Amino acid sequence: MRMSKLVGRQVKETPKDAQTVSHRFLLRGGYIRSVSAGIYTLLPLGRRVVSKVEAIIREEMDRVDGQEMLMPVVLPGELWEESGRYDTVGDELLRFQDRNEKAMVLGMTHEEAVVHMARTELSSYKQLPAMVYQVQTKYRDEARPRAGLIRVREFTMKDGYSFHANSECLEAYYERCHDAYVSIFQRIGMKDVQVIQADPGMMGGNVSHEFMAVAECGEDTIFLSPDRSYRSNRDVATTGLTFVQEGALPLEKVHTPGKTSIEDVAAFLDATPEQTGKAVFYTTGNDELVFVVIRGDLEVNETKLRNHLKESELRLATDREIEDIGSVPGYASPLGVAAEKVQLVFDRSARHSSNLIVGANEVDYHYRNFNFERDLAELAESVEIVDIATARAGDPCPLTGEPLEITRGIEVGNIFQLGTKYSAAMGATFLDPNGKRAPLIMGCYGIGIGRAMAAVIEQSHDQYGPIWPMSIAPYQVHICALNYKKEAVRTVADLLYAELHASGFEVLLDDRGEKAGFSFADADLIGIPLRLIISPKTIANGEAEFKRRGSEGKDMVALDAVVERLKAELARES
RNA sequence: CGGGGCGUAGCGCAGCCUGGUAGCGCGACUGCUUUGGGAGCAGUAGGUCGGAGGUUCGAAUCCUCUCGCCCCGACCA
Repeated sequence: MRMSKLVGRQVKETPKDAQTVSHRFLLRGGYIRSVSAGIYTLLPLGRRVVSKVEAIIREEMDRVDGQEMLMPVVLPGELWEESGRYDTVGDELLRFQDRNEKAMVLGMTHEEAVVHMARTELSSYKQLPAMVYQVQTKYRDEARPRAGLIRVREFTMKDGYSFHANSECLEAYYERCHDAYVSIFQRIGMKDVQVIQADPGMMGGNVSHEFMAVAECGEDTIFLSPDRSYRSNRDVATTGLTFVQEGALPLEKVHTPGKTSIEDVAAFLDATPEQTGKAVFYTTGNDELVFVVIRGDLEVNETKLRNHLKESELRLATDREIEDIGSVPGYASPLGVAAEKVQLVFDRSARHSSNLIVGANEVDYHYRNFNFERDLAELAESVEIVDIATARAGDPCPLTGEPLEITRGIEVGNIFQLGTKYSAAMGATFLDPNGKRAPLIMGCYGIGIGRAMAAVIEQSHDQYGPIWPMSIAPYQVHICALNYKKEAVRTVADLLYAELHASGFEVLLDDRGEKAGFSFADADLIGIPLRLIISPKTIANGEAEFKRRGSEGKDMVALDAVVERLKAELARES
C-alpha cells in the first residue's frame, strides 16, 4: 500500500476524548474513528489488524472441529421470550419493533439463535458433539461506553457454541476449547493473559472462565496468588481466612448509646472490627427479606449472595422494611430474630468466630460474646452458612495461604459450560442411543475481537505508538522513502516495494515525500514491526537502513540483501 | 441511572466573567524554497459558535429548556 493513497490519516495532536493508551493510539494511528458513543468505524489499517486476529481465531476454532456459520444480527423478540431472557436481561438488550409492530431485538449474544438452529439440525446423538461458531456483530446498549474499543456498544465477537450428548463430553471439549483460547491469545501476541474463575452471570450454567489481559486500564479486578496457581474474578474470589476460635464467654448485654456503625461500636467497646458481627439486610425481587450476618471487618459480596440465593434482583433493605420484621436498624441481631419472616444467611466468618459483639435488637444496646453454636443452636438446622465475603488484597489465598494480589484486567474472552439452560427452555432435544429424548448439553465460547486488538496495544506500546506483534500487524514492512520526489530515491523505493511484494511481504510504502521526522513519527504511530529507510544517503552506498519498531538498534543492509534479511527477521518471529 | 466536565473551522484551543457581530496553532489547497526525528515564505478555502426558545437596539457571551460527547461511580455474557 502506498501511504499517499491510504485512507485514514495519522494525527499529531491527541484527541481530547481519548484517555486510555489504546484509544489514543488507535485514533491517532488512523486505525479507528468514532461515530457515536461506543460505536466506531474501522479504517483500512484497523480492518487489516482485525482481519488477522480473525484469521488466527478461525484457524484455532477449526482445529477444535469448529464449523463457521453466520447468524442474523436482528432477531425476533419471541426467540428471546422462549429462553426467558427477553424479560430478564436489562436495557443492554436493544428492543424495537418492525413495521408490523413485531418485537425485534439486536443480538447481544446468540444462544437463542443457535438453539433455534440446533433444534432442527441436531436431532441424533450420532451428530454429537458439534461445535459451530461465527464472527459476528453484536450490539449491547451499554449505559456507559468507555475507553475506545475496550467497552463499546457495537462490536465484533467470535462466538462459538458446542452441543453434547452428555456432560463428560462437554467437560472434555471445554478443556480443548480452553487450550485453543490460550493458543489464540499467545498467537495474537498478548503478553499477559490470566485465565480466571468467573461468575456465569446472566449466561447461566455452572462453570465459566474468563481470559483476562492484564492491563492498568482494565475494568475487572482479578485476584491472584503470588505463584498464580489461584486466579479469580472479584465476583467469585474466595479466601483462606481463618477465624478466631476460643472458649465461649458468657453472653453479656452492654449499653452502647448511639453506636450504630461497626467502627463506633468497636471503638466504644475497645475492640476491633474483627471482633464484631455485622448485620446486613437485603430485599429480593419478591420483596422477601434476607438477613446476612458477617464478621464486622468484611464486606458482603453481592454477586456471591445473589448466586447463593439464586436471586437476580437484590437491593439493600430500607429501615422501614427492617422494622417491619421486628428488627432494629443499627442494632439488629441474629439473636431473637424473627426467623419465620426472614431468610437468615451466615457468612462462614460469623459462624466460625467466637465471642463476637452483635446487636441486641434494642436501641443503644449490643451483646458481647455471641457464639453461633451456643446461641443459635435451635436455628442451626435452618441457617445457611456460606462464603459471601468480598475478598481483599492481602487476604490469604485459599490454595496457598500466601497473600492474594490484586490486578486489573481486560476481559478478552470467556467460556461457559451452559448445560441445558437454553436447550431445555427452547426445546432443543436429541435422541440418545436408547431412543430417549434429552435436551442438548451446551457450552459457549466468546472472544471480543476489537477489544483484543486494543488489549494488545495496552500491553505493547511505547510513548510514540503501538508496537504490533508481527502476527497481527497491519503490514509487516514499512518503507520510509525520504526525498521520494527525487528520482533516484523513487526508483529504488518503488523497485524495493515491488520486490518485497513479489516475495510475499505485506508492505506499506511512505511515498509522500514528507520530511524525515514527519515520516518517522507516522511510522512509529502506525507501529509496523519492520522498517526500511531509503534516502539519497543510503542509496549512494547501495544500501537501506533497517530498524525494528520498538528497539533502538538500526543497521545498514545492502539493497540486494534486503529481501533475504527481512525473511530472516520474519522467520525469527515464528 | 447518580456525580463532574465539555460542545466555537477537519483536529487542539482562546474569546464568555464585564453583550457590540469570531480568532490562534496544527491540518487542507496553490506556488516557490527545503529534505535523517513532526521545515520556511507567500497566498487561498473553510465556522448558521451543538439545537430551540427567551432577555436586549444588539447574544458565542446573560436566562430557560434540550441534544450530544468525555470522565468517576452504579450497572455490565
